[in-house]
Amino acid sequence: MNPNKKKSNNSLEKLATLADVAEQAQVSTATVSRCLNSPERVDPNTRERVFKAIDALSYTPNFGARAMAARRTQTVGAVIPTIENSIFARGIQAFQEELSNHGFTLLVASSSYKPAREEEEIKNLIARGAEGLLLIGYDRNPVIYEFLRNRKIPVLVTWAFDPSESRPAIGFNNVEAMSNLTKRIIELGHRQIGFITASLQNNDRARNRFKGIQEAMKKADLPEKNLQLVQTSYSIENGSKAFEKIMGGKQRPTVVIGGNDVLAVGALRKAIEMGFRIPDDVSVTGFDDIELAQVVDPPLTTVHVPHRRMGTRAAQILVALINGEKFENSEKLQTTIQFRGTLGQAPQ
Amino acid sequence: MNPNKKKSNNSLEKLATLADVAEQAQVSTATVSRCLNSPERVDPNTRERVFKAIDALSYTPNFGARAMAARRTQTVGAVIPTIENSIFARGIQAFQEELSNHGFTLLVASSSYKPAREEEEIKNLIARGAEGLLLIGYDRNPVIYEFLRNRKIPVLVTWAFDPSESRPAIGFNNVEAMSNLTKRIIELGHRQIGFITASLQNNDRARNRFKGIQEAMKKADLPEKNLQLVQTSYSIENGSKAFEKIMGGKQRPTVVIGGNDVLAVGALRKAIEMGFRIPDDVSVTGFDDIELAQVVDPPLTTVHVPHRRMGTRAAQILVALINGEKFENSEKLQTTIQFRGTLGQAPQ
DNA sequence: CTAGTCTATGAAAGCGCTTGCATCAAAATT
DNA sequence: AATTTTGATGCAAGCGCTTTCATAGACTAG
Repeated sequence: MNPNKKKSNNSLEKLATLADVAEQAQVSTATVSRCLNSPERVDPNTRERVFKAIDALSYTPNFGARAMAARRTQTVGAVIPTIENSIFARGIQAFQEELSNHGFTLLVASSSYKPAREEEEIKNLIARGAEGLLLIGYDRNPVIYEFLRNRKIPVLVTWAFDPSESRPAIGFNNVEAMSNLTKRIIELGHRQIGFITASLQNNDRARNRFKGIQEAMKKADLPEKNLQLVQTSYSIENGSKAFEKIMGGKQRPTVVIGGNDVLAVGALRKAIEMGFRIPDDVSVTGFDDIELAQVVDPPLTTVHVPHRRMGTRAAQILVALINGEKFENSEKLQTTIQFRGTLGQAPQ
Repeated sequence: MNPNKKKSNNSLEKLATLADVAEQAQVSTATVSRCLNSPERVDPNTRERVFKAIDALSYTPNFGARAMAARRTQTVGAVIPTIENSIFARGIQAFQEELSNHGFTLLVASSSYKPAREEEEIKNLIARGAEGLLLIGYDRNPVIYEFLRNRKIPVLVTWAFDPSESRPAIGFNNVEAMSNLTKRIIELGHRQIGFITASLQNNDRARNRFKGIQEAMKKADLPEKNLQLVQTSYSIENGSKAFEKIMGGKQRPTVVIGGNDVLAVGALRKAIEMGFRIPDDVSVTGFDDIELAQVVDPPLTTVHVPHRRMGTRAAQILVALINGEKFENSEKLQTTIQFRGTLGQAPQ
């Protein structure tokens, strides 16, 4: 009567399930399941029949059902601040490769540097069965850590290593890295320093880099007022604006330190645009050593971070954590200064 | 007797479930479920009690169980060729934002430009409940398309638009885009052209860009032998090597076209390193117009692709497809040539 | 030849949720 | 006051899988 009622009668209504495969292959669902999960435990002939049926039906196991029944997902999650620029890309890529070596799948989400988004994404990953989490930096609402602890989800902090924090982490010491760089900068005669950074709030990495600069300046007896700070969000464009702002002030710095390469490259572009000779008139440095740094002209002097090693080790540690192994200590990686063309003697 | 047998007695053994919440709040699981999915259908007092319990227990719904019971996941998947360089980042970001406006979550995977990996990731995404898929380019094993069709998963192709293909797509016409660029190049007097591209195999976008060059050359009566081709994989480094190789030949081109910005930037760097003046001695062009293009010196002339618009529309179309709306036609976006500093008159 | 081992398989319970249907009390309608 | 409607809730059946336990047949050993 009502032809609208029957929907898409043109073909099979539902997706193939384990049971369908079982029926087609004339075995029980248990056997099909075994074929998929421990093939060696089933007779070769049966096995072949089953796989034929699987093919014939375009069957794919339903992850949710499997996770529920097996109480294992072999999945880990990572939430990174941004996907748009490639700060985290290399590290995450390595992380994922190593994870895959251990039979784990990676789910990655991004927070756009917003704590609330991060919290949401963390919950989402957990809901999706992540058995462990990789998070960038230490800073976040203690409630989340508590939540994760309650749910017994191992968490590994990365991209930072802070000796004063106790939770598992693999990364580098941001204070130290930046302090080292600043020390070299000061040795080159610079006395007025500009620092362009992401917002210091909710971002221990940015804060610690700032602290590194301060410490080095203090050690060299430079007064705090010689350091000018501009906070902005990560983008080349913003780096440029920040540079303009800093150079517009009365106390022009002779070196501008970028909180990361993206900001630094923005600053560098603007500097050139404004007619500064680099590094003769003004020096610029970055942090991270992403591909971008090598491609600008002059190439950017920056703090090199061992992205891939960090990602790989992170995967190993997280897998160990998931398998119940203890790992109370953190692991510190060394950064180095990558001297290229943008850092020079302070103009005089 | 055997203290090893009891495992981690230090705390609650299992994660909180809906049932635990129900018990704690003195209601049925049905009510808790309603609180989560249609709060307006439950009494405010009850609701409050339930949410209190949820908090107290650090409860998060189990995605798998929910998906299974509700037969809906509100998830779509995308598999992109690479995450390491940011070719796809902006588009995917926009895709994800728009998806989120429609209440969908995005799962992204990467294939490293390997067909087998892509197939794997597609199945993985399906297993995880993706209700629709965004794929880059048309080229893939027909078996996969068939598989997807059997499972009734809507697929949207993007980053390409080919009038001769019938499946839903949103993108730009790679042949046309590259042909337009080449036409301009030829108008500038160039007669010897080099083309650095990703492998043409399994990559319709690369192939079509190649075709675009060929067509434009034909139209201008340039013989095929005036076009030199180097295939390599995407990286700045490889772009540099390819440039060196091309310039090492006897028939030096006066312009080198990069199949994308990454390759082009590599070529550009090497060109400068080899002492060529750009664009006086040799011109270089890219494709995609990613951030990188603006940052090199001289800034790269490239084909601008409307990444964000493409991502946003892709999300809208895919959601429509999932909701059963018909969308047989593809949607073509316009590319433009972004003239910057690396394309000039052919040297004479 | 019988008891004991294996090996391959099946039956069925249960994983954590949603939802149709039933229930019941309170509000609205007559 | 009797009846109907409405709103809030509970019951219980699955959703698609894995896994324990049981079973039956085929071998091995004594």
